[in-house]
Amino acid sequence: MPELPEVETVVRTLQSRLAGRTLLRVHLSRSDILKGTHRDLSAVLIARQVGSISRRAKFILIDISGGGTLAIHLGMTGRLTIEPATSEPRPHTHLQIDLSTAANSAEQLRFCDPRRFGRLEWLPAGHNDARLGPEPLTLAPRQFAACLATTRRPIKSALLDQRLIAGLGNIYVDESLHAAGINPLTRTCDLSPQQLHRLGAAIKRILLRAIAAGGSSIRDYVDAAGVDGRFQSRHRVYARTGHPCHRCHTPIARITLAGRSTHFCPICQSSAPTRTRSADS
DNA sequence: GTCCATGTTCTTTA
DNA sequence: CTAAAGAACATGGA
Repeated sequence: MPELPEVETVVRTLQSRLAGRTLLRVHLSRSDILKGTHRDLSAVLIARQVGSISRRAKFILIDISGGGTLAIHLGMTGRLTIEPATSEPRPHTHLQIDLSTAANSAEQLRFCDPRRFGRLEWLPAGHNDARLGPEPLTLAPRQFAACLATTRRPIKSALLDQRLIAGLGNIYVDESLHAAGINPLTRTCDLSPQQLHRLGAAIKRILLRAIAAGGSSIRDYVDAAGVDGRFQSRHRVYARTGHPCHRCHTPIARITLAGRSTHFCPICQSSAPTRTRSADS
């Protein structure tokens, strides 16, 4: 579910509902979703106050008073929501945190994740993940080209690599490549400066539009208030195999690339991928 | 029963 | 060293 626009939407909808509140009780029913060396969430969270909430790549970062950050990755099916404490938690709710009452009724911060690809981690103050590449939304065009310049991999594969650029996933890579008219199989190092410029601009444009629409809800994704995104109806290639391209009406094709289903228009994105796998062996 | 799924990480292979 | 391919993780829906 969660790529950069979905995570950003969760962060924004969490801000007004969670910031400033005190954490009263922590119930982690599955400790195997807890990553890292710090094994006792209660010890660092209880009676602490929530500071600011932010995003880095696909991680939700919840700052806690007194230092330290709770980092949450939603994996494929994770939901991080604020719900009435009296409501029945949905199945596969692994974390419940009681919040100080905000005028109305008692509420909980809940993390639910059926597939359990999501992770929680306690990060002591000052921690940052050096493996993550730069944020696509705050990247000058020249820097965008620079962080991809070194690789010969297909552009789709490079854009999915969080070490090169952080926050894109399968939906927004496919959508961005279509918007830029670039074939996903094209070797990154074969892209012209013009193509790279177009791609960088397309990525920003699409991410911003998706954020404005509250992200894409394919199956599980909801914001912190439980509300679906609306960007899925504006996808031009993702999950539109066989449907007409919005620009040229050619049926959208689907291949497997980098282990992921990859959707593109064979006409609008026909930039010949000069990949001769067997020619050099 | 089959295939597929918004993600990451590890192993194997070249 | 790069990198591609596959598997693994786990659950549910079509």
